Amino acid sequence: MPIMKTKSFSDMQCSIARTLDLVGSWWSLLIIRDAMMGARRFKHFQSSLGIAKNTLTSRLNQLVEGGILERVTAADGSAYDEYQLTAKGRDLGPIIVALSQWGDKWAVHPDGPSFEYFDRKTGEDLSRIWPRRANGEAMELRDVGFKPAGTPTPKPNPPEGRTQT
Amino acid sequence: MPIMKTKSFSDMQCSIARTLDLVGSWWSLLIIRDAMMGARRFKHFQSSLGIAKNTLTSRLNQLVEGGILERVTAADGSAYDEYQLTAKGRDLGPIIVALSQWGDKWAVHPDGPSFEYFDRKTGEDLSRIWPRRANGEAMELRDVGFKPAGTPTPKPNPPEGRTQT
DNA sequence: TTATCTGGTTGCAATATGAAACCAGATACG
DNA sequence: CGTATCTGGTTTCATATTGCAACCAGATAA
Repeated sequence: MPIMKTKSFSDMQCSIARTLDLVGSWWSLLIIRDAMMGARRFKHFQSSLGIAKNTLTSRLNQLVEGGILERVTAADGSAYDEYQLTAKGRDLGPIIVALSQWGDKWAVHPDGPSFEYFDRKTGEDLSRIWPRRANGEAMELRDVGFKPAGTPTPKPNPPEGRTQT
Repeated sequence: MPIMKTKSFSDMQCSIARTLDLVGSWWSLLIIRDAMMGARRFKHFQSSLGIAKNTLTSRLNQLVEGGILERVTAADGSAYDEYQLTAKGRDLGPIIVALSQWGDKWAVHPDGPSFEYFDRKTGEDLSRIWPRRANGEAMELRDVGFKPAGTPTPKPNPPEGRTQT
């Protein structure tokens, strides 16, 4: 038994819970952040994060098992394997950026944010990650509705939402 | 000392770490999800999540301290307080939706997702939460660049990224 | 060939979590 | 009223997770 949490979210049907089951451990998303920023080897993660080595071993194995990372033989000929994001892992990019943007707004460090995002094509800033309609128009949060899967969508365009401002 | 984690992310400068310090505990984001779906009282959270009561007490207090939730006297005249999302908490909506969409794609339950999102104005589905340029155009993930804050933006439009597909 | 680095593993101590029992005030019921 | 139940906790105990430090084998470096 590689990793046995007290209580797992993996049997819940909710996609949020199932996602957190894969990446919701304390260090997981920071490991993924580092991987997105180019970290590939054990020592990179360890020195960047200051995480205990046994915990890092655990988290890396869990992420590999979860299909977020994969172990590959080093490209530079080293005998040590490297950890590489899979397509599944790379697809977490928007979540990483969204977490970062939220922190920039609501939990910023006295010295300001430590890094920024930009568009490699143009060098410009990104817009805020935000729910949008199919046509790309940004939505107001109060317009984002939730419903149990398979149920009919409630009548559109209610005169006024009861959501507080 | 209300809550004392073994190791806190709150002194890190990284906005992702600082965000996770507030909402990265095991149950926090599921509590926030429930709050977004209308849960307001202790018993709602507890029965919906199956979380131990002492842990729920801890998490709720932590979220209140973090400014994500606030305790308000019940609107319906009950003597029991209710927990309500603050503006800061509501602003996590895009992250919740992004986690859910990722799970829908990569970690879906055999019975399918448990709920769906829609636009209250039109009843239509949302598009995928995704990084976009200032003009609203969706980006490819490989075009999302990271750089240390304050440093100059690397030369735009590199002929070909080395990012693997 | 010896010293150091890398990627771990193995205790051990501290902390967090879950389950269940317990409790005081609020509410419901007759 | 007066009792029974509900709500929102707290306390206690057992277990699980995490960090720290020591240790270790194979790879690398000099």
